[in-house]
Amino acid sequence: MTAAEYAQTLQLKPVVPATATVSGGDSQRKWRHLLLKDFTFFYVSGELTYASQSTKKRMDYIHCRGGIVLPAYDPELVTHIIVDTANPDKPDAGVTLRTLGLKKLSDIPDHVPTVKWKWVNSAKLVPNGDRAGNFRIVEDGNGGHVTVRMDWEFMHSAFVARVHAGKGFKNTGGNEKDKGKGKPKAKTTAQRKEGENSEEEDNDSAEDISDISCACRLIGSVVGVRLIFVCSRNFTQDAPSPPPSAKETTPAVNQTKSVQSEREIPFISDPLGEFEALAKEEKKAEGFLCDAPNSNSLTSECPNQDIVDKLEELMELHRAKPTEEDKWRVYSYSKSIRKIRTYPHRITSYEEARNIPGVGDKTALKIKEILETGELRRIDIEYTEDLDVVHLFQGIYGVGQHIAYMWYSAGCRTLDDIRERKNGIKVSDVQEIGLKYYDDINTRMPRAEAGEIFTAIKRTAVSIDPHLYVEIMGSYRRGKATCGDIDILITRPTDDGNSHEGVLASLLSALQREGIIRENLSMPDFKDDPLEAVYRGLCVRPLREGEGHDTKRLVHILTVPYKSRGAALIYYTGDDIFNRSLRLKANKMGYSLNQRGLFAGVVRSTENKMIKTCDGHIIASETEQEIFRILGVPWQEPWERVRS
DNA sequence: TCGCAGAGCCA
DNA sequence: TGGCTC
DNA sequence: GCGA
Ligand SMILES: O=c1ccn([C@H]2C[C@H](O)[C@@H](COP(=O)(O)OP(=O)(O)OP(=O)(O)O)O2)c(=O)[nH]1
Ligand SMILES: [Mg+2]
Repeated sequence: MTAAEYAQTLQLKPVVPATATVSGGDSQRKWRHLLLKDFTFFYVSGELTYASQSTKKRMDYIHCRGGIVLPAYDPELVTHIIVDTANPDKPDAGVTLRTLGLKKLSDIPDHVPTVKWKWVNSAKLVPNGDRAGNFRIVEDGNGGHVTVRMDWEFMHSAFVARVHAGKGFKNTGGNEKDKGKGKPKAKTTAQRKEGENSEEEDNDSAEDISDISCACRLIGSVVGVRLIFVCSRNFTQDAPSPPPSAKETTPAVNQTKSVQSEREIPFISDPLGEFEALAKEEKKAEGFLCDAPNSNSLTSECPNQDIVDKLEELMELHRAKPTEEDKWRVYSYSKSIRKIRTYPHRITSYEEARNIPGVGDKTALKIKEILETGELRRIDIEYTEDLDVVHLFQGIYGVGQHIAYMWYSAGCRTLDDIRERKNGIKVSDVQEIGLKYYDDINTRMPRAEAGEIFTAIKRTAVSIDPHLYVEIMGSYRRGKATCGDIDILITRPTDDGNSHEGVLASLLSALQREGIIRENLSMPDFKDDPLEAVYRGLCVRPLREGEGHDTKRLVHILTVPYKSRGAALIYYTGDDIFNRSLRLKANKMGYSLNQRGLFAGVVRSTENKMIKTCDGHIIASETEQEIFRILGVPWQEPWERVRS
């Protein structure tokens, strides 16, 4: 949807005062919905067609702080124009004028400042009576008032030519008066209802219910319905090495020789200098998940199993939902659940739960409820009627939260509805395949079958180039008893002057000829680097005498430059939770880790996105060990990296 | 109040 | 760019 | 939802 459309949907949404669950002290948050009250914005994102996620996020930001975002520029109503075009440091005047439908900057009324996003950010609640700087008094709708201070507009003026606009530039006086004058005629939003500020909040039963992820309902219907059309379109040594026993329900695994074939140099030299510095970092960061393998206690009984079950159930409900909120809730629950699962004795009180790091107020309350009633009402609340269907759809490979909700709001309820393209929904090629092999794809294979398929693929690969390094990764390398797919890493030493360029393409056609590969899900793209790409497809195990079954299995092949093999091994061995933790730790230490290597000096554009301002320089990538070492993470064998 | 990992491929 | 997947 |  366009920015204008999004702004419109926001106007329909009530501004919920963030008071629920906030106990008295947190006034910044409690009065959040007043911070931008009485301001009416027009937001220039520079986006021609659809509003990007960051635009929506910023509109939400304004909205939940009580500001109004106009869907269309109206010089009569607007109090501020926010210029937030591509480069935050260099607002684009041309784009701005085009968006406003004006010819020159001076056509904007003088009392309407053009500010950068940063200005919006500067709103802060200050104690009543604090009259420093650019403050305003805002009525709280209850007969009281609060004081909000912001930077002066000119400090964040988007255009030099207009620094004078708004107040505060020349004479820094006259706050209160301005407030009156600058006020919008604000009938726009049907004036937020008065009474609603009053919920000074109380009992803890109201607690949970306030923060419910209702957003998804809104999005589900508002966005979803509209989208139907759119969519229609030293440590190495001393690592504690308990035998790879029980962990991930592993059969005897040790024979997985593999990794040793690439002899990774232990590299114990130069112990101290950098490590000491790093070790300190480590403790201050309060322990990363990647730092220690799961304790053996996992194998024993969990005294809090009932709690774990309920929280997991709730987490899974959130996992199916489409909003960012839900996503981070899942992240959070997964951490707290992991802690609770390894907690050595029965939790008996709110306080005890609360003392577990990762368990906050909300989760502790939920635990309390489970202890007292054996139930968790929040589960019934989040278990909305759409969930079963949406969950079914999400089982289709290539269908995630958003598509599932779109289809649901388009009226689809069964897989057959999808097959029939009921109500004109669009189904991509990949989803078509996902639909066709719904059951196969959702069935994990025995470890042995993964090994069998891998052996066949490796044989073919090596026959193309005997110098190839071909390894099976993922859950197989971690020793799991069943595998969701077959993950294969391919690279090749370059010391003889050759590389694996072109190998993947040959390999794929060979495997197709052999009848091992049956469907392609995504094809490698070598445009950036001929040595680095990804393939995904469906395969079956090599033909065997008189056996008719050919369950399709997901196969995932990754090729990387030989230099990146250490980083790639880490990435592709996982598990995913381990990786995220390791990468998080790298970040906290000022590094950045990806499947290509460990980098220093990476700078990401603050508050805009995934664009790297500075690429940084690589400091390790060839062996897993050197990366672990630099990050101060004790060496862990693949089967010790299980975190989920 | 903010960040929570980082990237490849498709539409 | 957004959605999905690894 | 949690922690810094
Ligand atoms: O979000 C993700 C997903 C995966 N990976 C890495 C770790 C993982 O181990 C590997 C392979 O992914 P896959 O989805 O195959 O997971 P798996 O660990 O192999 O488990 P499964 O048995 O379900 O395939 O890619 C990530 O870094 N992030
Ligand atoms: Mg796998």
